[in-house]
Amino acid sequence: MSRPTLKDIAEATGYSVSTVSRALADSAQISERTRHRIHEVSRRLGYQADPIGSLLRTPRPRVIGLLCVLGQELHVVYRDHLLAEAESRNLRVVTESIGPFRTAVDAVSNLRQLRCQALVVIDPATAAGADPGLLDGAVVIGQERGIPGADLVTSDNTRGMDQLVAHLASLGHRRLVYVDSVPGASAAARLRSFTRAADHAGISYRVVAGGADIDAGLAAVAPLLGEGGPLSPGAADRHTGVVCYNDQCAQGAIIAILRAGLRPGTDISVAGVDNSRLASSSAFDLTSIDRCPGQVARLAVDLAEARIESGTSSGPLQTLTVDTSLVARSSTGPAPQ
Amino acid sequence: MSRPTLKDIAEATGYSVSTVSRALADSAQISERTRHRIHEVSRRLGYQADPIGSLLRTPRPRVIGLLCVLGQELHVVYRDHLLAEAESRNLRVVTESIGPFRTAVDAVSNLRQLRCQALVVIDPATAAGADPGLLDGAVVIGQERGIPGADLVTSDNTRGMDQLVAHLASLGHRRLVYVDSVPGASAAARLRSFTRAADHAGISYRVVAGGADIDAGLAAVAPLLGEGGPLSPGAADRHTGVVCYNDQCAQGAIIAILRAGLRPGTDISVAGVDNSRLASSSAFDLTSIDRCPGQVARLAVDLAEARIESGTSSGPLQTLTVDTSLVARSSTGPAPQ
DNA sequence: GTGAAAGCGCTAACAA
DNA sequence: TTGTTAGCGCTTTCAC
Repeated sequence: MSRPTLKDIAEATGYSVSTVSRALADSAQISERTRHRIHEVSRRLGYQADPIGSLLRTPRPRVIGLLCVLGQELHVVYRDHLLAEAESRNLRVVTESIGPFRTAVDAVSNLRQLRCQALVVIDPATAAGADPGLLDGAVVIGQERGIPGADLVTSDNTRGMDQLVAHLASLGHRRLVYVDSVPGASAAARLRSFTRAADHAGISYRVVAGGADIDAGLAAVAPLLGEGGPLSPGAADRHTGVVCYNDQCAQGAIIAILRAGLRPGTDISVAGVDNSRLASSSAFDLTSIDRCPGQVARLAVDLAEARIESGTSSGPLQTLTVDTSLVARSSTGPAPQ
Repeated sequence: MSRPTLKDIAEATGYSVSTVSRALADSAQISERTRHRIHEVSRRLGYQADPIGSLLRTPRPRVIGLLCVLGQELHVVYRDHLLAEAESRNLRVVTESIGPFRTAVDAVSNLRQLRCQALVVIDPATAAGADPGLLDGAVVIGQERGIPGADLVTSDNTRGMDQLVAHLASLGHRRLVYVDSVPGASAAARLRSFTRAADHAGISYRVVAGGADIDAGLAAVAPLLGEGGPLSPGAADRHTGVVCYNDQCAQGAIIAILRAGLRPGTDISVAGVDNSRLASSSAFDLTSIDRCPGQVARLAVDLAEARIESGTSSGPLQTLTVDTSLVARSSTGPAPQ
């Protein structure tokens, strides 16, 4: 036989289909005995509810749509956590990824079609250009409020940056370079946290334009390493550390430093943000700021669930904040004399 | 109003629901006029078939399940292509990703639950340990036949490796190091292609144990760079190039070379396999072998579609092969004297 | 060519 | 506490 249905269980137990349905949903109005018996038979037959059937019937099914960019490692990490968290609360997640063959508009329309009652969007910069209103009522992860009509779960860089700057200061660094990203809410927020922390710690710094990928980091740092550049060992105002917008940018910085014949962590310290997989590789062993994706995911599911239960569009917009924290590795070390 | 249904179109046109359904499915038994009229109204109302409804009713819905590891960049690339290809043939794809919170068994059971009529598995090494028989009747991408009961779409490394070795030979390289991966079908196949090509070109080589990630590449190559090592410039039997199992491994090799104070592409040439995103970054600019994921995806969808149409389990197992090809970049250059 | 009706697997309003 | 009935949106007989 193919997969057993409610009907099969009903026949096996002698109860009606609806009773079986209620029993398996742990409805309060079913007697303990029946409930037990039905559960048992269901287990014995290997019953698994067919989501298609219930989706079709349920007015507000517990389905969260996730819009992300699977090409970005951090998004995949968030997704893993989101799925685990959602599953533990009996919520489904359906994922759409923006990519070379999929626009944000297509993705969202697909999600709506699949009856998603709430929408979680990771880092909507990619999607923002599209339709204003496209992401209304969504739960946004990862930025300052870029989407006016959406809830927000954001990382507060303050704590992580404070820890990072304190860490560098305690290692004797007095002058740092900050590699910024392209203009945007996210870049502005991180830069602000950095300058605040540096000012506070009495560290002087220099901000240079960079970007969010490895090439940008390379291009930003390479010129600073040349004769007389602020990162060159012989410079009068020698800067001994580089803090980057994110890990990928920091990887570019490390490559630049290596190419210049210098040693990251010894001649120049480098740090990033995101605590990505490559950061923990021994090849880079990059000091980074962790954004606690597990916690972020949990809060995002909280908000999404609330929206599902309250009928998606109502209620005042919320902003939840998750603290970041430093993960120190060997890419940062004592400042050279 | 919420999304229009067949019923809405039926009422708007005066036809019955069944006629509308048939017309939109371009059934032959509907008159040209009606068909046109119904299509037009449907467009005007912005009708989109609800997949849940049709899924529920259709005995063998055109749904492909995809099992992959979204944490791996190449898998995401394959997935993008698979989705595009499937969509163009009116096939749905539902993705499950093996990850920290999801085992292969769970993933497959989820896919079956969603009525997938065919299963595409990318690089099943991760899933293989599970159940023998779990992946019976699947279409496997990317290895030698690891799964006995499955169709296979594989990359033939021959052409790419031949091109790579010829490329290196023409640059004057006579002795190469090959960094192998952990034992397995995939590693064996690539090594074989390499040795064949090298033997053929009269290139001598040395094989060292490595792995599939950046740390493995670093760990494998670093020791060879020391005083008297085969990659050190002063060695009597100096090896001037490194061919790696994949791009990530090659990145580790490049880091090792940079750390040793040497220049990739000048002092030592490095090449990888996969033509990943990082390979094309200016930071690595890595010569690599492209596996034509678009073409692989197309063939995989071909096989999956055939399985759907023929009732999933019948027919002899097929193996389709896609040629690889060289992408030369600056990580390979003339052999030093 | 078209319509009426049944039913995919499930849930929920209403009865009992 | 349980059963009956209706119906989610769709496809597919079976009639006409």
